[in-house]
Amino acid sequence: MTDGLTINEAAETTGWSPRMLRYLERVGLIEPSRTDAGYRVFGPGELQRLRTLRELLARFDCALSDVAFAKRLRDDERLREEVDRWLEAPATRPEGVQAGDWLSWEQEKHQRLLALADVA
Amino acid sequence: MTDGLTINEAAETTGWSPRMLRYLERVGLIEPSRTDAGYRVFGPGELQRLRTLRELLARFDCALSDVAFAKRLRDDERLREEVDRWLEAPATRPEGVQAGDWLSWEQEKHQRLLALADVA
DNA sequence: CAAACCTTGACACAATCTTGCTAAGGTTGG
DNA sequence: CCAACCTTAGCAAGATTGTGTCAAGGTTTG
Repeated sequence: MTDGLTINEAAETTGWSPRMLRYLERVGLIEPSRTDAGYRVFGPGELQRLRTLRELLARFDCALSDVAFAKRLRDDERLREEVDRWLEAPATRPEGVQAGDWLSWEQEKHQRLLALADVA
Repeated sequence: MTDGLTINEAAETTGWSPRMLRYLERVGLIEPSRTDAGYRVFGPGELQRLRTLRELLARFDCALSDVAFAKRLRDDERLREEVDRWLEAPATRPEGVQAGDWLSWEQEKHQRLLALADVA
């Protein structure tokens, strides 16, 4: 065997079940290398990542899908921009706007969005 | 009535159901103001946000919980740091590490983590 | 070569997310 | 004052997540 651990050994030292290690790979959170025969090989890096991941999830009480989405955010710049734009929008009370300003307000917003989209 | 729309009117113009508007509030994605009697009031800002949200979810095929987590990431600096740190870790092949380096590598990493934890 | 691994795939199940609907009760406006 | 709203709370059900287990078949190794 090359250098790293097999899936069962990795499961042993990380606390994840073999099943979950395969699942984590499927959802894109890890990417263990393979032997020529297709056996997964877990190097020290992956092992550490796996332990850290457990702690991360526990400590902040978040889901795998959450971390997976964070990864998507990091990898897909377009997505990151759009989500950020949405989140930074005046989360509350644009209540200063009058009924008459309505249409213009919406249009202005539209303009701003287009401008931003243009830059990207 | 103040200025904005009631929940049913907002539902009408945004495409969300009233039920979902309440749900979106519950999961922290919107925060419509209230009348003295407790009725939700949706201003033009919220309405626009709501339309944008539909498009965002559809376009990138992501879930409400995903956007909710993005918000968490934005609001909780600690969480953002930790997730970022995890994601930027050598996602693959630390296969350059020799068997002999193993223990020291792990220990070193451990040291680094402890140091970081200390700072916080 | 046979035991002990590994692979993928499938079925299964609890927990959660998303969504609708209904009930019991306050608010508002004609 | 009554019809038409709004509120919260709850049950319900389909979809997704997280997890186990089992089957059929390749690989490694004593």
